Amino acid sequence: MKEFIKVMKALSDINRVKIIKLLQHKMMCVCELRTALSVAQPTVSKHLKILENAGLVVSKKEGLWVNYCLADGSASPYAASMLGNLRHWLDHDPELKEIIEKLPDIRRDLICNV
Amino acid sequence: MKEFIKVMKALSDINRVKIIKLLQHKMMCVCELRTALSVAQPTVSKHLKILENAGLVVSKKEGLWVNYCLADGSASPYAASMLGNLRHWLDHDPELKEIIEKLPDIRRDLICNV
DNA sequence: CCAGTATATTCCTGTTTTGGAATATAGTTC
DNA sequence: GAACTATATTCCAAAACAGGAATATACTGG
Repeated sequence: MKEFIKVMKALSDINRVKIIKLLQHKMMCVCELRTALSVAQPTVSKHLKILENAGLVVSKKEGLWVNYCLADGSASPYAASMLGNLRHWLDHDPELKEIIEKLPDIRRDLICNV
Repeated sequence: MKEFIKVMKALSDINRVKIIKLLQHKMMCVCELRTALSVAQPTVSKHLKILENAGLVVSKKEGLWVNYCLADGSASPYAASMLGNLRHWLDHDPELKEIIEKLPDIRRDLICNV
């Protein structure tokens, strides 16, 4: 029950849903997500923690960056099911469409001071 | 998006999930639910309103009582999908099992001052 | 080791959520 | 209409949540 509610809570916030929909397109680091969502960096980090804790995303540390991508669902059947649904759900949402359209311009080498 | 989040939020509370699982067994009125969940009557009414607003349950006024049952899902595809999933999800949850077992004893004619 | 960068954590604030007591509303019965 | 009952709404307090500023941590390159 707790596990189920954790997934529902994780998907109850608009920024966290946006993160899921963004990660459907490509693996992203925190500062890319920060830019895409127009929020502060700690805010993104906290949302990512909640999503990871619910089994919806996984992180891979690569040098200075932490790349996040969608989980495979093995951690939670509820997360797996919701990730499956969200593959097509909300695709026509105007707010989401807008940030997805800008996605090609959000590149690590332009945002970060590499 | 708002519609999706409304469904997720509705399913983010343990008492509301319990209500859904109870209604899978039979149509129930507010005081039956109140007894099953061991919470105050206004609490149940408010949870039911949230569930109804999300398209997860529907109410039918019958005399003095208001009977609640699961929605058919026509109001929201997200609600429809979640109701489908919840038909088998959480069936083995111990906390839920316990209240479902007591369900046969929760009868309107025993609770209400008919 | 030092300076610099990406991310995580802490702390604080404003907002939302939850639960119950009190109250209002609606229907039934006499 | 009066008394009674089931449900909804209002109001309030405690808890949970979301966001950002400040800070800590981890890694990189000199």
